[in-house]
Amino acid sequence: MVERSAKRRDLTLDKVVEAALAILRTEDEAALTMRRVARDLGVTPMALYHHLPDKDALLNAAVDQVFLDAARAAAPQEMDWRDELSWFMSEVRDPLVASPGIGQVFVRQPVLGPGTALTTERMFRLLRAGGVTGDALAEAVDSITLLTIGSIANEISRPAEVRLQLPGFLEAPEVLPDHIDTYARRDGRARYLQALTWLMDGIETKAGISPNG
Amino acid sequence: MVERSAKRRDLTLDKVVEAALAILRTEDEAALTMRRVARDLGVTPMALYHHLPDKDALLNAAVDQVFLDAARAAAPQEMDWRDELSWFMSEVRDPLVASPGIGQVFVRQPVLGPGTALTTERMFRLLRAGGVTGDALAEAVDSITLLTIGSIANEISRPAEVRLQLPGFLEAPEVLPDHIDTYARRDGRARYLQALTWLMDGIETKAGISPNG
DNA sequence: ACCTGAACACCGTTCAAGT
DNA sequence: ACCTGAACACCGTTCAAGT
Repeated sequence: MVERSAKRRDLTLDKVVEAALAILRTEDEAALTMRRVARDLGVTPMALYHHLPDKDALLNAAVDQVFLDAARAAAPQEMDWRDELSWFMSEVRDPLVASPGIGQVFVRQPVLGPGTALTTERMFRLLRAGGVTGDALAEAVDSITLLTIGSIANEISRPAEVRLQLPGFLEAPEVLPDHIDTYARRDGRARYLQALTWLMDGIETKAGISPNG
Repeated sequence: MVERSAKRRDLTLDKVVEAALAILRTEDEAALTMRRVARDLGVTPMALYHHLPDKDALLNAAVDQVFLDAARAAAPQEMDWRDELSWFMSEVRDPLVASPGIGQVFVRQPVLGPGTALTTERMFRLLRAGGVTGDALAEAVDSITLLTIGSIANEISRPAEVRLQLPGFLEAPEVLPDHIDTYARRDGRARYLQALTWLMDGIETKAGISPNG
């Protein structure tokens, strides 16, 4: 990570973004400071500002890159559109959960660029291929987006121990204690895919489209 | 807000939490600093640490209070369980969206206390009353929780202008441009309730419970 | 026990200066 | 044009001291 470049004209936007990603992939968002990125690149903090307007722009560029990689992934085989949607959404969600720093940024601030644009376009294409049309198409993509953001936020910030403590705060618990183990069990990816399945079942039923579009 | 208390033994945990909430209700999360809370209370920053271990604890207490208010709200009239669930989840979601500072904290860090515990318990009771049983009960509550977190995160951090810019990043857009107006339209609450309806439709269908359980 | 004051180890970013 | 160095206006929190 620590490259002693330091010569003039050696620094590029790509290098700065890569250095930021390297930090976010292994450490907390708090570890990503402009001073730290500069140090890893062997440069003064202010050198970064010649390639980027501010820290937000750096975070945006780094996280969008992760979306671009996911959005370009090719499906491993021929699939039913519902299966392909589940596969694709995992492809998007997994890297954000695997690198907490990246997920933290995504949850906190808007990410706008080729990566998020292509990801959105691909979600639209998959659902349209499934027979979702009209306003329901944009609304379905919106629903899936909300669920995905929530799943990432929840998995990153809420370890199982948090939920396990919930019953202790209740004066007259009735239902929670019996179900807290199931509720707190950490299985974020499976839970997300199940919720996605339920959501798609609801969309198919009410939008009046035939299963297997 | 600026009360010149400053006398000894005047400061209490409740006052500190109230001062924090007052800031979060009208300003960004960034506005909530320990120094600012202390200033609003007419006290030294270090005085706060005699009532709280650290800033996270203060944020947790403040946001949990918002959940407690929502969890204690009484339904305005007799309702179908599905309608009551929609009403209750709005009761939870709306204050977090209306006060960006509060929503920002909730999305970023776990909130644990009487408020979140009672909110969760009440979600369990409503779904059980609807006939959802076994593991599906905890899984359904989990799904709704994810959707709710995502809806709050999305509404707080992503204004409509962000989505409207997406097509501009595509080299060969096919579907997005035709649907971007619908996709970007700001109608967060209705979108959330629709996604919740779709989710519940899917849960009812696949969990094999009768409508109006 | 409760609060103050000074200090530590940080931040992002502006500004003026170097080459 | 590209980078450095010093400085500004902040942070959360520790530590020692007052009453």
